[in-house]
Amino acid sequence: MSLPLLKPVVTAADRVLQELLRAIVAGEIAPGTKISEPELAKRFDLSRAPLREALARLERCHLLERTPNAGSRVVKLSTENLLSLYQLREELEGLACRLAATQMSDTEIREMQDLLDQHLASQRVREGESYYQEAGDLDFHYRIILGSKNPYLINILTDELYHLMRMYRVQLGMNGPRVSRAFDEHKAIINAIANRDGELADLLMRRHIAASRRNIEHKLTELEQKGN
Amino acid sequence: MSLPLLKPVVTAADRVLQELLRAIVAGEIAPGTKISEPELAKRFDLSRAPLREALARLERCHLLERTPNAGSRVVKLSTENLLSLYQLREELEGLACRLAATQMSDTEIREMQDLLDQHLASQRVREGESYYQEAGDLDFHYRIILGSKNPYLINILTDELYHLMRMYRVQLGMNGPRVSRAFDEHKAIINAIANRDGELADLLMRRHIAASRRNIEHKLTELEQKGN
DNA sequence: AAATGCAGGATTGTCGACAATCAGACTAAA
DNA sequence: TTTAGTCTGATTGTCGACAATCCTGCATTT
Repeated sequence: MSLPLLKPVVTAADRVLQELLRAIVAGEIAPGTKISEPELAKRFDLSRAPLREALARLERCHLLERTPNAGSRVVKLSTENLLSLYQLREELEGLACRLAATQMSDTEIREMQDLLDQHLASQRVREGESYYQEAGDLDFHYRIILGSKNPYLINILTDELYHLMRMYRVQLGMNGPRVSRAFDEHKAIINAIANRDGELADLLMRRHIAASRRNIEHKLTELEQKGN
Repeated sequence: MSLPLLKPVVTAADRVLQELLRAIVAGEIAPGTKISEPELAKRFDLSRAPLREALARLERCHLLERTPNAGSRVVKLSTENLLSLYQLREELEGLACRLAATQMSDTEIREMQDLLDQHLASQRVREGESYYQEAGDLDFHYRIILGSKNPYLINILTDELYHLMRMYRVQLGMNGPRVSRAFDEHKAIINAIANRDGELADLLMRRHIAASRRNIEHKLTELEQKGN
C-alpha cells in the first residue's frame, strides 16, 4: 500500500519539510503555535535557509500562516475553514471524476478496481481499524485525481489541499458506520468511471465528499463546544 | 481603475518578483528560456537568496518549471495547457459565482454594477482598445472571486492561476467582436448574482469562460501552425 | 563503431553572519 | 490617567562564500 504522496526526499529542506508536515498534520505541534525560525533551525540542526524553504512550502499547503515580520503560526482547525475546504474539494474532485471518466485508460481503471477489492477484503478483517481505511481512502482519491490528467488540477489537489485535508482527518478521525459506507461509495464511483459516465461519477463524488464533510463537521463542532 | 492584484511590495524579493512577473507575462523573457540564478542575481544586483524566493513564487504560479539540479525554464504556452487551465477556470469561477450569489453584500453588488456601467461608457469611447478592456475584464472576474468569500478558492484563483491566465491573454490578446460580447456577458452574470440566482450565474460564467477560451485557443493554434 | 568511464564546468543546496524592520514594554510628559 | 515617544528585543530579510550534486563532452576501451 504505497502512497506516492510526497516528492522525492533528497535535500535537507525536504527532510525538515517532511518532519514538520508529519508533526503538524498529526497535531504534535499544536494548532496556533508560533513558529520560531532560529529555534527550529537549532532543533533540526540546520541553517535557516533550508528551513525557510520548508516553511514556504508549508505556507503554500495552508498549514502555516505567515504574518509579515511577525512570524508563522500553525493554522487552527475551524468549521468555517472546513466548509471552505470541502466546497472546493467537491467541485475539484467532481471535475476530476468527469475528466477521469474520459481520460483514464482501461488498465488504470482495472487496477483501481482490483485495489478496491483488495481494500475491501483487508477491511473485513480489520473492522473499524481507521488508519488503513484512511490510507485506502486517500489512495482512492489520489488515483482519480491523477486520472484526470489535468496538471493544474493535480497540482492543486495533491500539493496544496491534500495535507490540509489529511490534517482534518487525522485529528478528527473517521469512524463508525461512515467507514464501511465510504467503500460502497468508492465502488459506485469507480464503476461509473468504468462505464465512462463522467456525469454520474461527478455526482457520486460530490455526495461522497459531502457525506465525509458532515462526518468531520459533526466531530469538530462537538470539539469546539467542549471549550477548545 | 485600481487592481489590487499584487501583495504589497516592500522587500527586495518582492521587487524582483514583480519585475520578473511583468517580463514573463509580457513575453519579454521568451517562453522556454533557461533561468540562471547567478546571472539574474547579477542583473538585478541582488544576492541569490531573495532571487530564489522570487523564483519559488513564480514556480508556484506555474510560470516557471524547475527541474531539480537543472535550473528553471519559463513555461511555454500550449493548447494542452490552455485547455487544462480553462477547464479549471470554468469550474472554479463557476463555483465563485454560485458562492458570490449568496455571499456578496448588496453594496458590493451595487458597486460592481456601477463599475460595469463605467467600463461600458469608457469602452464606447475606446472602441477596440484592448488594454482597458482586459483590465476591466480582469477586475470583473477578480471581484467575483473575492465575493465568494472562500479563502482557499480566492488563493488559488488570484495567487496561482491568475498570472498564467494573464500570460495567455497578454501574449495572445483578445480582439474583434469578442470584446463587446464580453461586456454583455459580464452584465448578465452580475444581474444573476444581484437576483441571488447562483445557478444561473454559474452557468453564465462557464459559458463566458468557454467563449473566451475558444477565442484564445483559435489564436494559439494559428500561431502554432505558423511554425512556432 | 558503440559503450563506458572520467574529468570539467555549471548549477543548486547550504551555511553563518549582518542589516533592516517591526512588535511590545517602558518611561516620561500632559 | 492617558498619551506620546523611545528603546530593547526579537524576527525577518539579505549577503557572500562554500559544499554537494548533477549534466556535458571527451577520451578510452571493447
